[in-house]
Amino acid sequence: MKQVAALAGVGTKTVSRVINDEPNVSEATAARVWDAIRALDYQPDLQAGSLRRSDGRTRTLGLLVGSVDNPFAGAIHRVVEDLAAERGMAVFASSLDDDPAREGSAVRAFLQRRVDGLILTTASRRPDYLAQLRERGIPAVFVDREPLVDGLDTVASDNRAGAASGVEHLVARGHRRIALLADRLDLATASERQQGYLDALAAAGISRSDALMATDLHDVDTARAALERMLHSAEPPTAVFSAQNLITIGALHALRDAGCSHTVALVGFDDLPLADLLDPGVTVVAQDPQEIGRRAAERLFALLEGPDDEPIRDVVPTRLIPRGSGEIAPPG
Amino acid sequence: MKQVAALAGVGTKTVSRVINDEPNVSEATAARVWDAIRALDYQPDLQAGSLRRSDGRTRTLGLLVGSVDNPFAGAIHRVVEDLAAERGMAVFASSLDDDPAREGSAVRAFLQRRVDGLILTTASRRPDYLAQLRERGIPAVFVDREPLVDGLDTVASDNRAGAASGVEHLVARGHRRIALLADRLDLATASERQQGYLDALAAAGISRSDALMATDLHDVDTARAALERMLHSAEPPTAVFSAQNLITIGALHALRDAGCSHTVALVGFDDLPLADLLDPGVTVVAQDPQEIGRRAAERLFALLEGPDDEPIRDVVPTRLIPRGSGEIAPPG
DNA sequence: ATGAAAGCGCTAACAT
DNA sequence: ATGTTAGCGCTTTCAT
Repeated sequence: MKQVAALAGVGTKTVSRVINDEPNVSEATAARVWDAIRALDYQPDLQAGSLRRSDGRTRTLGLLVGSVDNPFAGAIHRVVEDLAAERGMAVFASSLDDDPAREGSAVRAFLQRRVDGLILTTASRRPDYLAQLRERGIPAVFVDREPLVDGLDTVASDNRAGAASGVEHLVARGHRRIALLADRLDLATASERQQGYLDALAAAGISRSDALMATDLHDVDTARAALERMLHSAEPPTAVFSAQNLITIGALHALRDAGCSHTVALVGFDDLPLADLLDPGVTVVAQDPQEIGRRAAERLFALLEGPDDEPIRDVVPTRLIPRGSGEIAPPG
Repeated sequence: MKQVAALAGVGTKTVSRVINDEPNVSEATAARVWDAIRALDYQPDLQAGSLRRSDGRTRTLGLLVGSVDNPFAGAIHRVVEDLAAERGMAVFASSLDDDPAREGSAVRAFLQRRVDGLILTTASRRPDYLAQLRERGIPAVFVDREPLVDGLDTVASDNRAGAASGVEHLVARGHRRIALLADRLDLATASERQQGYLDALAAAGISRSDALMATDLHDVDTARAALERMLHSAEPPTAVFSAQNLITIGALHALRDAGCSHTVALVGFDDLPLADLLDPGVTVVAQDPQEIGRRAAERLFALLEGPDDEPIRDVVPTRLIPRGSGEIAPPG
């Protein structure tokens, strides 16, 4: 910056004024400064600026998602990136892997880099960094999973009602032996979706059966193995509700390998790419990751601007998309 | 930091020494400093440090991909993130959208934040920011697409040979009317894959037909429409080679809608999630995004450490995965 | 083994 | 309309 000032024959503060287009610079000097900037390929150091700037903003934001290579997370990330870019903000992205330790170190890494705000998916239900965020006045919006702490801003799917709607869909076709394949129940989403499953069973007067509930599944292979076991049991399910996208993929493999794709019904929570091209098409309870990302980002920007009004708890509805697999009737 | 120093009854430099575990601090003082750090929830400001640090490192890196919600990009991103985290580096991720303007502003945003290094997918074949990177000594590794500039470090799939192998696979089944569905030819990957297609036709003594080549496709819908037109033409293809993942999805839709999934062969470049669960399974020329990401990241770290040796041009082989769609024989 | 002073690139506050 | 001085939170250099 000093070089630019020297070349333009002005003081550094004037350069600063030009860059941030503050008032009180004559057009002529501004032009000379811009010339110097171009001549030297000068690019201001945003970090150095934020060090002294009164608001301390770094124009940077941290995004923590399940995994950056999960399609649900990718969709959220993309929306957040676009909205951030409109405001000149860059985004740090990290993967959580549903590991509280990893979650902690990712948040720490964000804070050490002085992000202005955070959009976080959590594994821990009572994250230990909340006090620190509050102290430092760093706004955070929680997405996808709602921590068990009051007063937080959250945006998430209506997991319980969505799951219930998926199971009701199967009940309406006459199914009574409906399996549940779910993730680790310590995760908010998994337990809420299990609740929805139980709600729908109860509403239909179907008693729950532990043999039909496989939980603590966490990837394609464990889900596949769990459903395989059930299908080969004495009383196999006539329908399956899988409560997460990777688990649905595992279920699809198990059904196909057992030759049951057209006889055992399947509804999955969260949409999959290509789900409509499979045979049968995969009926899903679709979330709207773009909408979740959009609302979370806009809420975060509002928190960055304005005064701290009431925290929001934004529930994004899900949508059941019938494509074939969920409309298979029970045998007999 | 001053507060920590005060609380521990030491100078700020000693705190600095403790944090960066530099030598010449007695165990006793170190312990006192750590206590103070914990008591105050102190987290050092990495940016402020880098401002003064001799190497100027921010422990930050910029990653530019096609789009963060594309599975190929997601896989690269994930590997890069993991390797970066091992070294205490955080990653800024941006989407390119194959738009040179967006590419430019993303790189500018990275530079203004003083990233230590870059991993870039480009849309422009001669990026205009290269001189600036060189001047500032910021190492960059180009992934997926190779710019038309010498002396750059690149890691990419063997697009030409990979595409040729996919087309040869169809030729070997007896196909002679093989369609090409490709992306914008100004993108390195698209033109290289087209070359591979042409190589394979030439090797088989098949003359090229413009009616069977659709290029400048850029998303699912344009690809689908292009193939639909071909399928309804006087001399429809008996096989299709689609040169990119989104285009393959479009092709799958067109084939299914026309009822040709089991009669017209298809080989796609780049793998798709669930490709193995479709009927028929989608034969693909699979890339290895994890390996591409790994090599790019490791190259970048080497550049950050070591002296500037020769640039590398790393070609990652592709692998043909037969799953059914590519093994359909021509009629008659 | 420790600390004081200077300075990284920038902006705030106050001159002029 | 412009420049000067101080200082953001840290690390360097150089004393002690």
